[in-house]
Amino acid sequence: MGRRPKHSKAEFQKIALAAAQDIIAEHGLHDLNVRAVASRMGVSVGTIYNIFTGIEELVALVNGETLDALHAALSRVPLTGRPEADLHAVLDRYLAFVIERERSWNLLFEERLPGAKEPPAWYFGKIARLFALLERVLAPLFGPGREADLARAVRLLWISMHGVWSLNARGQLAIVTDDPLDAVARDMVDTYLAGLRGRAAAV
Amino acid sequence: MGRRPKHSKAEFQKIALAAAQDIIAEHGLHDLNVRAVASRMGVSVGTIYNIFTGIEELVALVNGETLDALHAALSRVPLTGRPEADLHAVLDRYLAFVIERERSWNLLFEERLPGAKEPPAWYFGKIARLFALLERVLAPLFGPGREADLARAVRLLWISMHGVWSLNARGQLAIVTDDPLDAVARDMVDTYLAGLRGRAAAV
DNA sequence: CACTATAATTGAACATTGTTCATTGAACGC
DNA sequence: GCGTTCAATGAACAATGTTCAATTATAGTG
Repeated sequence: MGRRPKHSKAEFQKIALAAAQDIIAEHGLHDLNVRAVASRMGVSVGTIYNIFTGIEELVALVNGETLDALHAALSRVPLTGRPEADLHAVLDRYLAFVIERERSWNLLFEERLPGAKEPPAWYFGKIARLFALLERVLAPLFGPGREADLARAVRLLWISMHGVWSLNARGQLAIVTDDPLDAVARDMVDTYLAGLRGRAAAV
Repeated sequence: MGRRPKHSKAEFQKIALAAAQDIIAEHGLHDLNVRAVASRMGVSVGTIYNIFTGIEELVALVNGETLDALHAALSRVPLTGRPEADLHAVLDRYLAFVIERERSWNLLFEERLPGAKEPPAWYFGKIARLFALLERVLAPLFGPGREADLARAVRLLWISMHGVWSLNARGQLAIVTDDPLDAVARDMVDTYLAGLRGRAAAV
């Protein structure tokens, strides 16, 4: 047989992931690129392409960790069963997370390459887990047999918040409003909750 | 004195703008770059930098035209004074616009360069004009003396819709929901309207 | 131990962007 | 004509992602 790899592919990916996180923490998203990661790992650029199909895959892994960390943070929020209170509590934790890990959070909203490929399947799973968490919070607003409405409502909320995050990530939130990030987010959640109540009552 | 320019700067910018629009229409956003624009104009890349400070400025001009066209389209919607009906009518026109001019519309949500500079002042003006239009639609929901609430409500709506557009622009809307663009947009507007009614009633 | 086959690793090179700037040459005043 | 000026040029640079022939370290073999 041939030359043995120093590390398995999975080990190497972990090392690369750590290197990427370090770069983001120390220098920001701007300096996250193939050469920087390779150099910090002490390997050549070619090795990165031995481990990953391309930079997108590494970015996806970093984003995966971010989604995991978010899910973990939100999971720790104690729920009372009252949707309004719970959603506000979750939002507060959410906001703290976004502010605390601003850089890696914003990586979620960066498009690194023009040829946008679909993220890997496990990526959807992590997002689905966040949806599930929100569904648990909002479930009391929806009676049994209305799971489809619940699912749609959660996704609407997610999309709205995506608007907030993505504008904020590009520093464009200030173009639209003078309110700070947290005020906008809270306002949005409040309007949204009022809307759910209203539409639920109407149905 | 010295050599006379063939076209004034403003004329040149118009020509460049037309070239950019042609490229977008024929080949898509992906192929919009300095060399393509220069080549289509029959000038060298250097000339582009004589006219613009960089590609961002040209992109901003294209986006300016898009915002103008959107405003013109929405202005043509006849208003009845009933916020729900009017907002739905505006949304329909909005959706038609987004679908019809998909490519240039999506340029609004592309970040071309890492060093994100603030857009020029006139850009804000065009967005403000759209806000004003929406404020006119929603004004009846807010009594006099509640202009601040009205302004904030319009901006919330805008940010929510931004979430829809920006996910859609990156082909990521399907990751979040199975519903098509127009269904999501309509659903969002409905929830939002219900929320406004609810919060207005509460205040 | 020497040798070879094998496969991981390398890094120079390519492609594609945006951007700069010394050079060129056309048009104007004299 | 002629020199001056300055728009126009395009080669060159920088920074990315990506490829792949060459290298090299290791495992197996005699």
